[in-house]
Amino acid sequence: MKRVTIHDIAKELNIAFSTVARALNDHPAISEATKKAVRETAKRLNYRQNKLASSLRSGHTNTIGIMVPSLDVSFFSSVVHGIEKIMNANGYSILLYQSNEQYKSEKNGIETFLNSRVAGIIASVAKETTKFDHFLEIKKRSIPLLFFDRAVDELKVPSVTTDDYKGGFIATEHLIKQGYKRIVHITSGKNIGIFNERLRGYIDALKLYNIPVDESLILNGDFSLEFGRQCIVDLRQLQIKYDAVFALEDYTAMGVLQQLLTYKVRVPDEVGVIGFANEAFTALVTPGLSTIDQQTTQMGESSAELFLEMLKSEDLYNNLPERVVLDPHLIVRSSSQRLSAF
Amino acid sequence: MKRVTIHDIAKELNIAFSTVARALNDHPAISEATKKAVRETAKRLNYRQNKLASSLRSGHTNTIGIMVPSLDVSFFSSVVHGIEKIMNANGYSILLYQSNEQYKSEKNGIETFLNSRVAGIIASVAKETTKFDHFLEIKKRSIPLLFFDRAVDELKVPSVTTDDYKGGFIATEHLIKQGYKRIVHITSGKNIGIFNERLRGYIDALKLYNIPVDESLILNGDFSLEFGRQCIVDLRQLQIKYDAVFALEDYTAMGVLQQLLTYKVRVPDEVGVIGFANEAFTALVTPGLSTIDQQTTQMGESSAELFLEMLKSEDLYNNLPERVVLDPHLIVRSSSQRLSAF
DNA sequence: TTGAAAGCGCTAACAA
DNA sequence: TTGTTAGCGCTTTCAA
Repeated sequence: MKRVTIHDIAKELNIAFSTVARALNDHPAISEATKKAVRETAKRLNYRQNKLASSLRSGHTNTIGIMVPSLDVSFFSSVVHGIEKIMNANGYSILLYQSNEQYKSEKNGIETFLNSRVAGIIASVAKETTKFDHFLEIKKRSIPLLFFDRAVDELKVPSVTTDDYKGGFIATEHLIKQGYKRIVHITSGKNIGIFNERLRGYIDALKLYNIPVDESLILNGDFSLEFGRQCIVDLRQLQIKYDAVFALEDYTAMGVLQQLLTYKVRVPDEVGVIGFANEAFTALVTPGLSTIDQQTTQMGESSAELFLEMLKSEDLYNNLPERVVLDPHLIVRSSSQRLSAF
Repeated sequence: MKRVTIHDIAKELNIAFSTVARALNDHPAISEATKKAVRETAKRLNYRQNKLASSLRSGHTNTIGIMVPSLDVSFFSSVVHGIEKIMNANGYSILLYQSNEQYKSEKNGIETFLNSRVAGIIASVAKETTKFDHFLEIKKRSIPLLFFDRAVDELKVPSVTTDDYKGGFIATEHLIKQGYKRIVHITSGKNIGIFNERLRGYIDALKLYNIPVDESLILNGDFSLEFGRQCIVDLRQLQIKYDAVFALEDYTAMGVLQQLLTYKVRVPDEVGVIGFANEAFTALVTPGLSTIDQQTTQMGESSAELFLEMLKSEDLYNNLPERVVLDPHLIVRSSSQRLSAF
């Protein structure tokens, strides 16, 4: 199939190729008659605009880059789902990259984005990343950059995040109100402060309710289902007493839950459990896993909308970056709802 | 930040810009000394190749389009995860589109892919799609097209799918071997034959074990958690007796499970349940949901690998399309494992 | 080993 | 309302 260009259409109609271009772009100066003829011929010849040429010449693309750690985490795929939907509806295409939590991969992806002359980049930072030169370069080139969830504060870039402090607070407060006294918190030093915020919320909630902060109840490490199980095993081995666990995210909480069930510990009667993120599975497991909803739909939509504004704005990085902070919602399910509370 | 081009580098070094281009592309005819100088200057000036220009001139991109129904379904996001990983490692970028199960959206996406001059397209067809003109055009343009999971047989295009017939068969056989006699199957006329294959497997398994095929036990409709619940409600209303349900996919099976639990029906003692797809949540719910694993990782990798071959091949659509059919694996969990079987 | 020159398909300024 | 022309940044042929 031979490539059809505007020149072919022009030849067919005996008009200038620039007229064809204008007609196809619905330029106001072109007569309806010409437009009609052009469109018909285009259709007949099966013409397709070459976006490469158009973008090269005009100097802008309608492609945006999205960088996420992994689509295998439903939180991210869900946000990407939302972003794609809206950007798509606004005429943008999505170039997708997964960092798989690696700095190197993230950097490569960003470079490809830049080489592809994307109109902007939306990113959530990899677990491993501690240097931000690649993100800085985006900014230097005045290309819109927006972080969601895992943002880098020091870069002074717009972001859409959850109020993690509040999330940590309300999760802990909920456990306290259910009568739990010795609340374990699993946290991780990794990753851009969001886990620190959740930890801060946990501590402040305890303080507010005059519950002493016991360092032995704060477990610092990784996050994964496996790590959650391990925490429960460790607590037992160390003979540390506790009656609730607030895990930094749902997979870890699920590991906690599973290991507790393995030990025949009654949840929520003996030990209450709450996670963070409202992953799809939390509503489906038994007992249902209490969690903090991060409004992934809202996050995707807000990200896309804020980003659309950025794409329009002129002096992008001159005024202070806009920070959208979404309200976390407490989702109470069986894993933390003591019957005695009624 | 001014855009740096090969001309700037050439000026800086007092050589021809075409020499710079060759040096950057590691052309064998260029001396090491020149290459070194060019690379250094490029780095110093913060040069980035403009892929648009390069692709426009050379006539090929290293971008491929991936079209999926929705990233909110873990099966798809997981396969995309796998494809992206491998294509990425092979120097390809991913343009992503979600059809959200709509024909119109799918068609639009494919058009954008074509306009963007993607090197090839990997797709899984939308629920709603019954006309395939958009896919046909890809083929007409001799652009590599590969289907995964939801393929369109009549288009004679390479595909990577699960052996759905076998999946349906082993799911049903498993239920039979667990002693279930009146096995409901929920199916859907929608979607490219895969559900028909599962249905065929179901029927043949029943026949093999001399269990009469009862039309009243075959429920044809949609697929969703809600629909699964509805089926159980309907069966009760119609007073149809059954002791097991094989649902066409996991969300539907989950709906079945939930509604059975709502009715206080004991699973798996009174009724056994099995789904299809091995969605992430199936391992985490209680009782664990038996299912058929479709090897998403394998599917992603196989798709990417087969696709890489297609990208290299010359006479793409002249020989018969390669069809990779992956073996489904039976995953037995509590929802279909009768204690009495031990 | 390097340079000169053409041109990929389009947009947009200028001219008619 | 339409045509002419230049040129986006690169690849690639031909010549030196």
